[in-house]
Amino acid sequence: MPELPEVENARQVLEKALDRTITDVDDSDEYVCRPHRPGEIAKALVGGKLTAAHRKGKTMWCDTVTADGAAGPHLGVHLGMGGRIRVTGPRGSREGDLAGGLPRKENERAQKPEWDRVTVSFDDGGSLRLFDKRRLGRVRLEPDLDALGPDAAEIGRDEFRARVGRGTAPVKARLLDQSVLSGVGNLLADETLWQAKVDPHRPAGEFTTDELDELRRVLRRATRRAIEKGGVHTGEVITHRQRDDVCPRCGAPMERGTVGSRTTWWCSAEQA
DNA sequence: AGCATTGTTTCACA
DNA sequence: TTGTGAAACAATGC
Repeated sequence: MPELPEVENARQVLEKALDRTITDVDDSDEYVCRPHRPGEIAKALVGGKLTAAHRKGKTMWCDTVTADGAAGPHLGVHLGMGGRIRVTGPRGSREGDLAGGLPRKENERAQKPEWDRVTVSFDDGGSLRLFDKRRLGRVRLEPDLDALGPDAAEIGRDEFRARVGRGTAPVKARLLDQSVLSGVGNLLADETLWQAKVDPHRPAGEFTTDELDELRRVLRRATRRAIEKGGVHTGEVITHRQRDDVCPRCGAPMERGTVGSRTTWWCSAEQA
C-alpha cells in the first residue's frame, strides 16, 4: 500500500507518538534496521523523545531530543512494500492505527506479533511500531534525504518541467524514479497517466511544456484525492487492473504490460 | 507449484 | 560518466 498518500497518512499517525519519553527500543531485526547493529538505535533514543514527524516522498523521519534536551539524531522510517505504523496510547489503548487505508476487515485480522519489526516503547505504557509482513520496511538513523527528488505533492511547475520532461525512458519510469521526484509508486503512476490520458510508454523527453503542466496538475489532484480518501487504492482506474476488464471511462479493453519494470495497466483506446 | 506484489538497492550494459 | 533496465531482496497470498 504505501505510496505518498499512504505515507502521509502514516506520518499523521506517527505524530501521536511525539513528546513521549522513550523507555525501550526493540531494534533486533538486523535486516529492517540495517546498517545498524542491534541496540544501536536503542542506545541513541532511550531516555529521549520524538519531537516532530516529517515526510518527503515515501520516506518519513522524526526529529528527536535526548534525555538532557539536546538535539538527537533523526529517526528515519520507510514502509517499504507493505509496512504500516501503529501507535498505542497509555496502557496500550489504540491511538493510531495502520495508516494505509485497507478495508477495516483487513486491518482487524492477521496481525501476528512477530510482524511488528521494530517497537519503540514509551513510559506511559504505549508504543510505536513498524508492522510489516514482508520485512521490506526500514528504520534507521540519519536517513539520506538528499537522494530524493522534490516531493510529488509539492513540486513546482518549472521544476516539474525540468526534471520530468527529459530522457528517453518511458514517462512512467520517469515518474517512478524517486531521484527525479519522490512519492509516486506503481499505482499512483497508473492512475495519474490514465486520468491524463497519457500512454505510459511515451518517452518523457518528448513531452511538450503544456503536456508536462497538465501531467503535473493531474498528478497533484490524484495525490490529494488519494490522501483524503485514505490511499491510492481508491483511485478510479485501480480497481480495473484485472484481466478482461474495461476502461471505466470509455469501455475499451484495459491492457496489461510491463513499463519501468513494473506491471502496468492502461486503456487500449485513450492511452494508445 | 508457480507467479505476482502499492519499494529500494545493486549491478550490468550501452 | 550517465541513463536505462532488470534482478535481488523478504515474505505472503492467490
